Amino acid sequence: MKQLHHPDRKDIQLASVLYALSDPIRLYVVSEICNHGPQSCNSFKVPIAKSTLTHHARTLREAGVIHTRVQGTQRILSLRTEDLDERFPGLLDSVLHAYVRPGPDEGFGEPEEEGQEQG
Amino acid sequence: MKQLHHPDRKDIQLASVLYALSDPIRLYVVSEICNHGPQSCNSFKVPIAKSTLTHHARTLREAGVIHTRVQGTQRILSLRTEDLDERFPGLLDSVLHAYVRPGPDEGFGEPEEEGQEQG
DNA sequence: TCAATAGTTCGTAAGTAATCGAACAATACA
DNA sequence: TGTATTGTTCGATTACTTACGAACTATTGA
Repeated sequence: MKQLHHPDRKDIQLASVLYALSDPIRLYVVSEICNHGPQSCNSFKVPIAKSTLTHHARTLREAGVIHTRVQGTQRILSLRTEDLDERFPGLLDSVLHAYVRPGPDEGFGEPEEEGQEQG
Repeated sequence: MKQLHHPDRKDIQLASVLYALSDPIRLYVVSEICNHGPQSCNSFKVPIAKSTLTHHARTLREAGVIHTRVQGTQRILSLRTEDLDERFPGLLDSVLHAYVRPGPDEGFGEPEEEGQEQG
């Protein structure tokens, strides 16, 4: 079967990681894995086609942000936390802390009004 | 004269900042400002056309990463360190620590061989 | 074998980004 | 005023990204 390519730790590039994390959908996926542990692609509640999610997962994998493990018909995605922490200390943590999950009405594009700011 | 737009601190978006920092040229510019203080565009030794550098400077400015101040015929670029630290604590620091400046033979694209790794 | 599930690959379209050179604008200075 | 310096804007090109649906592959389980 198809071998999924994962870059070696030493080959993980800063610019590629930052790029992979610069998309709202991918940021959401990474945040979900961080908060709820490794999970399959179909567990993500994202408003995009399957094929598009595959594309995002590949982008994250090839940048070295996630690891993909085959389990039956599923692909289990996990964060390469150790590799990233070793290579770019503090980066993943600061990104995940900075990330604010979009609310149910907000979607994944540009953030909308935060609501009640009638101060 | 033309007013340069800088987003308010509260409007600085994580994904936009990560995107702005995901380009080797822009990463270099940010790193240079960090290491040597605010400076004009023409002080950066980058192998690209003026107009391209203008484009990168605008990308960084509109994402909220840098501030552009007009001084004579020059544009002085500075890092919005306080705004970024307040909005995304630790992010800029971890990126700048992770960044490795390309050597004189390496250029700004994909990193080349690191040389003597005959261990 | 058949059907369901989970993802991938392919072809395509629309949008965005990086790049350049030429022309332009603004300032500094002789 | 004229020239040099510094940077922007414009128009074009090339390449990449995101997105979709359709067709496909692989596994599970009846």
